[in-house]
Amino acid sequence: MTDNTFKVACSNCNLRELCMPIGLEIADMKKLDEVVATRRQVKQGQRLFGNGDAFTSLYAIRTGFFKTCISNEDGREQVTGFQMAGEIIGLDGIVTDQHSCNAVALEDAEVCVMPFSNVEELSREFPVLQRHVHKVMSREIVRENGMMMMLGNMRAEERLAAFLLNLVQRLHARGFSQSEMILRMTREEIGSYLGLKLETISRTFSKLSDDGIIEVKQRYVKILAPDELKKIFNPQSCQTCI
Amino acid sequence: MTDNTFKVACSNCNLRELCMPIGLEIADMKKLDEVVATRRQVKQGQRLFGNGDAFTSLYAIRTGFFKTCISNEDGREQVTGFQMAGEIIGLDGIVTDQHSCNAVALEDAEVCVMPFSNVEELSREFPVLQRHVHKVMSREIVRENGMMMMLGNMRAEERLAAFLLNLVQRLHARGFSQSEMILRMTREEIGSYLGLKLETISRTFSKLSDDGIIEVKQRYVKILAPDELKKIFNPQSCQTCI
DNA sequence: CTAATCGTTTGATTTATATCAAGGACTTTT
DNA sequence: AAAAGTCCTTGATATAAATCAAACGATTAG
Repeated sequence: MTDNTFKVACSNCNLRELCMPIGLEIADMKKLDEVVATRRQVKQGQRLFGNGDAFTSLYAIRTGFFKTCISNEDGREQVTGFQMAGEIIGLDGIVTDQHSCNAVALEDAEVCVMPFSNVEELSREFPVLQRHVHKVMSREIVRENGMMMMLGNMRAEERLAAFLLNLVQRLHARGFSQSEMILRMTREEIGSYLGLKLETISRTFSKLSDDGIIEVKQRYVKILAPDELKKIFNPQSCQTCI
Repeated sequence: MTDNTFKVACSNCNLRELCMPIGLEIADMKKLDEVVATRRQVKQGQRLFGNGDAFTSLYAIRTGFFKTCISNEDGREQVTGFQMAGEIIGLDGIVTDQHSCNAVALEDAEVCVMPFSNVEELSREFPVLQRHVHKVMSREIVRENGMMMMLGNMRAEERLAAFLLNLVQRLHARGFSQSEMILRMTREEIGSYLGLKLETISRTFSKLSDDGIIEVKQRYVKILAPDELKKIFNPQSCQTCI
């Protein structure tokens, strides 16, 4: 623990704008450092937690990239999300005190372990943290509402367009390019997330590439015509089109 | 307000086991009555709240039946849930202080209005309420994870079987039959929720009926062979099958 | 350096569900 | 009681995506 004392401090973490409430006083920030107990490394392919595991903590991703997925009794798997630095995972465990999904690192990762008892205790003391926790959970609910719209109503091309736009936007918010990215997941994982088969993902990538909208080379994707992509996702909302 | 004072009290509401934390002291229960400000009637077809409305309150359903839905810019609608007595709606509004979905009464309804500031204030005072709020939100996240599995991986018959089993189970928990029910929603609304067209819902009802698994007469549905229905939803988990 | 493995692409074919269309059943209005 | 409207059912056909199959490319192991 001693050698972690310096490292495990939200107050001097460069991701605090993503994980933590904004506009905190320095003094309050120092007190909120207590929310994080330790850090934990997760190697690529390893689970941070799995279905059935006792729920004790939420996790804030410091580095790396995760997928969360659930699997049926008959083996079918559904990826329910992809998470990157600054995002919180583990919320599924609160309701039953057991996790109901698996969180798997898609690249070597480090997370801040936030024992949920700490979160709740500090939330009672700091209304701004309380509100923040509520917003994080509400955001996840709204995201999943949007996924239901995707899965229930959209065609393959629309789903993939939405997926790429969302991913690049989140990466851009973290200081990366707004047009280029390296995918951390396989075609099969994208397909699972979008309710499609890997062949359909591959074909749809090829189609978007043939249309000159994106450039794809394996895991590398460059968005050449962002407005075209937005038009596919949502014909109405594109400003640059007639 | 005066004539509401008696009525608006969780401590003598017969739904409190559904809405409220369990195992409360009488004294605490009385204090938690403050979470509900007023009640509100919603006529069939009316909105309790809509996309873009300012978020102020959560709502606990006292009587009646709701759907929540989101709609695309290009008019496509996705039903994101059906809610009945004792369930909480409005959580989508927390993250942006605006609602992102519409909540529509499918039959005349009454809700308890819980200003979110009251919820947060009392949550800081009563850890048991705080935990309860967290569980309600987590439950919604887990439910939507399950919906993603349905929409991404399951066939029409499996989706409808899961839908019927879920509905009858929730009704049974409220003291209704565990085999019969009157649907409050149209085929089109079921279809929207399950990512299918109304004709497919109708055909699948007919198929299940022909197979002797359910009896359907318009909105009336009786489950004749619950184990068969479970087997369709999930072949592995059915205990009574080989 | 070669073999093996894993992930990806592409083609041919199948299939589940959507779409189009018509009629039927129940409910509400006149 | 007739008319109109809504919701539901069923049939015929179309279609998007799944499935089956093969080959290719990139990475890892021997």
